[in-house]
Amino acid sequence: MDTNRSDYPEHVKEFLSKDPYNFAMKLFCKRWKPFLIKAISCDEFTRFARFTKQLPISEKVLAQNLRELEADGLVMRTVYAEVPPRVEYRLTELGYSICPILNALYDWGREEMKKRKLPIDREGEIWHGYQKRNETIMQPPFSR
Amino acid sequence: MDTNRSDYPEHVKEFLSKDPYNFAMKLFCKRWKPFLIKAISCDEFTRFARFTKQLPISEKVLAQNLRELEADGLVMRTVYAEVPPRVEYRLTELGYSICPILNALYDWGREEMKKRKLPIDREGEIWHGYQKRNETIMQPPFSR
DNA sequence: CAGTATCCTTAGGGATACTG
DNA sequence: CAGTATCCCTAAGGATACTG
Repeated sequence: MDTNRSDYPEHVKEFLSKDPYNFAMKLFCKRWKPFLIKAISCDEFTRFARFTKQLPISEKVLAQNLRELEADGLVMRTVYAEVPPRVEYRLTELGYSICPILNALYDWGREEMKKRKLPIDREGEIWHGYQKRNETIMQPPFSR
Repeated sequence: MDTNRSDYPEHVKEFLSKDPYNFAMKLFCKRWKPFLIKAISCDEFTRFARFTKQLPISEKVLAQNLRELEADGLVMRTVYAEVPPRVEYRLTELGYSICPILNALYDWGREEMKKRKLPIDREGEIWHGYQKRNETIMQPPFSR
């Protein structure tokens, strides 16, 4: 979602800044964020490289999104002083609090896609409990 | 939300096209769409000019958003052959079906904004039943 | 492994003027 | 009233290369 623009006139900025819809959408209604949050919640914690194997996301955009989620208080980042480096991402309490909304979003979207006979990603259905999870990492791995 | 890009590589397009999150977000997680949907649901039906008095939105962007909502099956447009022209916008059944999600989004955002002591728009609170509604059109009118 | 740094493209959206 | 038609600008995000 297009959540931030600086080229609005003042009264629009003020209006939007006081609006809970845009506050909420800014925090988690963005292309990859539902995936990132869901991925963490499914595994309890996860690591940078693991995201890139689960999603066709570039490292730059992944890093950006994780920074934003962290700055907004949805995600915690734990750095271990090891070589090679290890960083774990977990959800905060606030992060967990949006999972019900994300699930509602997913369920609504899935229902409507089924009515329209659109193809639905099977891996996503596994994450959301509509299909049984197997033991491998979610396929397909988007290695590059 | 940034919902549509054509410059993705094929495998990303395919991935996103099968995803219920992005399907749902594309339909209603965009800057003004929650307002538009909520505004219609509060008044049962509404008209073009009324939106522009309730929101600081330009006519071009309003028209665009209404066309999208219509094309996506959330909004119905009824044209009366009168002079001056009269057009009424109503929610479809599908449009009404997302109101609970929008309300959850609003409530979550409002709660978190209150925790962070951020100012919250009073008119929005009226629309959402957190404040009593008065008889005038929602203030302030963003006349231009 | 877990990221930056650079360069580049494009679509969203603002402002304004005009019309049936 | 209910919209188009233009013009313009900016920030999100892709691709690629590089680093502690």
